[in-house]
Amino acid sequence: MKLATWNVNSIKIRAAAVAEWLAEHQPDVLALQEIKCETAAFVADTFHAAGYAHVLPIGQKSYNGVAMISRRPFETVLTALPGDETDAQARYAEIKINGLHVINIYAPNGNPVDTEKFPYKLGWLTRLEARLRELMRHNMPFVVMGDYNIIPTDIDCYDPIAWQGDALFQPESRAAFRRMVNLGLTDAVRMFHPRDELYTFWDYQAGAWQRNNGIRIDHILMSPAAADRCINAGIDKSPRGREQPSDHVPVWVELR
DNA sequence: ATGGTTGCCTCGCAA
Repeated sequence: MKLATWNVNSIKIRAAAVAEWLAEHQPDVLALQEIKCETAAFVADTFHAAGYAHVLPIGQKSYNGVAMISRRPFETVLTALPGDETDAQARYAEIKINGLHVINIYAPNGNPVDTEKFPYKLGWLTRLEARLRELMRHNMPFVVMGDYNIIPTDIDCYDPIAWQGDALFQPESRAAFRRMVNLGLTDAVRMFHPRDELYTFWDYQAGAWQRNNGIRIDHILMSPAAADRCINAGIDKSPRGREQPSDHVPVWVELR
């Protein structure tokens, strides 16, 4: 079973690129972030044609938005992150397929750190941790994949000094990531590439891609039972070099 | 280098 995640930065602009990637890599489930459209505006036809009959878009106007694309049917478990009924931002989807909970997240960016955006980010991550705790407590196997907007360690960015002061690099953000890992979760990519210089995002500005000035902020965390089934994981950086790319690239994991 | 680029569909915001 192959699972993948990709922040596409607008599905309207990137639908053809996503369909192309699906045809090349044939994941069972693809989790998208930043679809940047309302739920009803999500055009599923392109994915149906590519062999993905089952989609779950969770959108809002202009910003954010996540979607699940699957070859096979799934059960929808949650369409919002629990813990705050007033939070209307489309950042969370949880489905169940073959007994496995597959969670799609678009964590808040949190910049600038001296605004209300940063505490919103930290609060959102605390709510995510609570949900994962709940799944652990019930011994439910799960995978959490998406844009965490967190650079977990110094080796996950090209230039740590340049990221000082950024919400993605703050000690509180990293601590939130560590708390989730410390529940007993495994970082799928680091399982197979423990010290490699690997990135999932390169800014559109200042020739970041050409200079490989990237950061690793898209992650796949696995519960113990899911990690036991994990046979490979990686990052496909090739889409970043194509025409009109997203600033993020796909991350994938294979479970037996 | 307080710059630079992309996508939203605004007369800037978010990333």
